[in-house]
Amino acid sequence: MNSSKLSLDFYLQPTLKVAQQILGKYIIHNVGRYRLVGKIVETEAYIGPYDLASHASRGKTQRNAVMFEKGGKIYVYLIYGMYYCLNIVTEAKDYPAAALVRAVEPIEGIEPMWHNRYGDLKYDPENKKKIISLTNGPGKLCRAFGINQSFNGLDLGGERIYLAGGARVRAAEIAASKRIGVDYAKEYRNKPWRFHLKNNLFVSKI
DNA sequence: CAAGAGATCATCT
DNA sequence: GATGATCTCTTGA
Repeated sequence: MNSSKLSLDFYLQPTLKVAQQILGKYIIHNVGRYRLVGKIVETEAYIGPYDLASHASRGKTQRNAVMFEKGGKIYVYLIYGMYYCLNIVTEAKDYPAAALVRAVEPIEGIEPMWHNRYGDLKYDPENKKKIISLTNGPGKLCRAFGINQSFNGLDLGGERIYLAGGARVRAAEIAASKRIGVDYAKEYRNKPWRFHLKNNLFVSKI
């Protein structure tokens, strides 16, 4: 795989573009003596101060402050008291926007991911159902990658966690659809701001 | 397979 | 005091 780190300028582009172009890219988390790598296969865009689905729609708060930073950081928050969600902050400083990473395909470090998700359950690479369930959802992938609140605000230009990859995915390989779980967002709930790789087994929902 | 309920708590009002 | 960018388990067809 091409493991050159993405330039920080990449994240300053419009969120819809970033959300689509990080599909197929690799997210790399260096932890101890090994690294966890996943290919991003599903994302959602949360864009600006008026997007009613976005945490930023009611202004800057302690929780969402990172969304207002210059693109190229990660925004991590706790949802439903139990799960973390990972976002890639986009666009210019003071314009709150981010791409939620909803699903990845495990590439490297699958066994540690298994233990992060399933505890002491014996690793079974033949159990396709459980392998797919490792990272086919925003809360699941954070658990598999060991991502928690302490990652909030980390810079993707650093060595601990970053995105890498080469070839751009062709538009014909990308499907757009409504975002998941934002029925409260009035006229914004039907925006086609969710993107996923067609025919990928690790997408959370078809 | 689909639908529904419960878990669980930091954050915001 | 209410809620949520989710997940797992159970029930029932």
